[in-house]
Amino acid sequence: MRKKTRDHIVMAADRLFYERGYEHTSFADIAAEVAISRGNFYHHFKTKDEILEAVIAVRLTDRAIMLGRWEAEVASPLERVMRFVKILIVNQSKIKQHGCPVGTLCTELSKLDHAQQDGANGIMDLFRQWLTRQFRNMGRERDADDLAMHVLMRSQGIAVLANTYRDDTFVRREVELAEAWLRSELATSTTV
Amino acid sequence: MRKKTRDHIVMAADRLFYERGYEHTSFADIAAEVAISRGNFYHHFKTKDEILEAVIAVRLTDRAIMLGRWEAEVASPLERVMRFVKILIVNQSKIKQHGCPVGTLCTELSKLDHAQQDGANGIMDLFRQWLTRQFRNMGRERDADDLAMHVLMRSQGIAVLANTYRDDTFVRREVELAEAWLRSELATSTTV
DNA sequence: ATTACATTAGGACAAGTGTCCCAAAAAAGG
DNA sequence: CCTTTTTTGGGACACTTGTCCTAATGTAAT
Repeated sequence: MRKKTRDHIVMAADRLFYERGYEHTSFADIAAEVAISRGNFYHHFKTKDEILEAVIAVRLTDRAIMLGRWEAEVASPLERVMRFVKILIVNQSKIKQHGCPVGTLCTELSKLDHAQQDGANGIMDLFRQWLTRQFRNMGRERDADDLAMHVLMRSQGIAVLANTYRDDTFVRREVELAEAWLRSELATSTTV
Repeated sequence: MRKKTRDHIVMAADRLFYERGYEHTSFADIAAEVAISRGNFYHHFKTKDEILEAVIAVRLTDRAIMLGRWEAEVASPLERVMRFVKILIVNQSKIKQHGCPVGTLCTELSKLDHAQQDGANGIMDLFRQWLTRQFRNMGRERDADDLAMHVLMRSQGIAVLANTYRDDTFVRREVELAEAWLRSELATSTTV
């Protein structure tokens, strides 16, 4: 049980921050979830900011691992970006309920003017840079970052409306539109 | 001063809910902003939910008036939708700081599982229905709602990333892309 | 076994929350 | 003018918040 309790806390906080939002989650909520006392809690994390910091670090690592795995498993950069867009389908039910874990956290911390804003934005940036790399591999050195931002923009927009309307058909349709856009973009790049 | 105090409260709450978020804004914050006592406050609004309800009502009315004005001022449905997309440019600095007033409220209330979720979603729906009407006027009866949702999705996605990265160039570029997409969509509809 | 350290429980703390009451002041109506 | 109603200020309320302390317990190493 060396570091297990700490990990349990971070895992529970990660889930609760996503489901209820950072501010709306209290020490007591997390402690109850892990079934430990507040004193024990304090031994691992002195402030709420520290927990958020740990949660952000875990999320960053998780996503980096996922993206690394995709890079290993999927050969074509185009297919990799497609895989990214398909998260919206794979995680559809969670996103319908609570939105995008990355986007909603960035939005919330922005309103709170929280010190960990840069940390949360860093997760978004991880995706941005990964996408940029994929587009560079497709020979779009010049506008790789613009294309990456466009893909991000679409996924964030879809996530917000998926959460608002909880409409499966909409999500599927927009994912197909995004894929169609991707293909047509790449078609012009190979002809030029 | 018959209803002036009440209006002041709603106006201040409207701004603070937008800038700091609903939950992160307290009775004291609003009261201090309007420079009244909490007792006076309570006379106008018994619960925090009631203020939110009033704020949502005001926002809904404001947006409805704005959309009505656009319908009166701008003849072409295409130009009207363009006008909608251009909000992102006109309100750019606010959106960079605090995101989309509609989208961020829907997102926050979803996390709080708040009773006024439907109210906030109703503002989004006002835009959706207005956009749908414009596309119908362009002769796209069949997929008018899909196109409306696509426009909404783009503006929400742009707003989230504008808030995250605070990048003017990105916003301008994506607005132009949205306008280009609109034109190309309508070109196919007139040829069919 | 004894020392040293890590972990835990339970509670105390001040500050802030939304809610509510009540009496004074102002306004309105006759 | 006097009465009635609306509006206001000031404070009390029960509760939750994040933070912090201390004492007890477990665990590991010498």
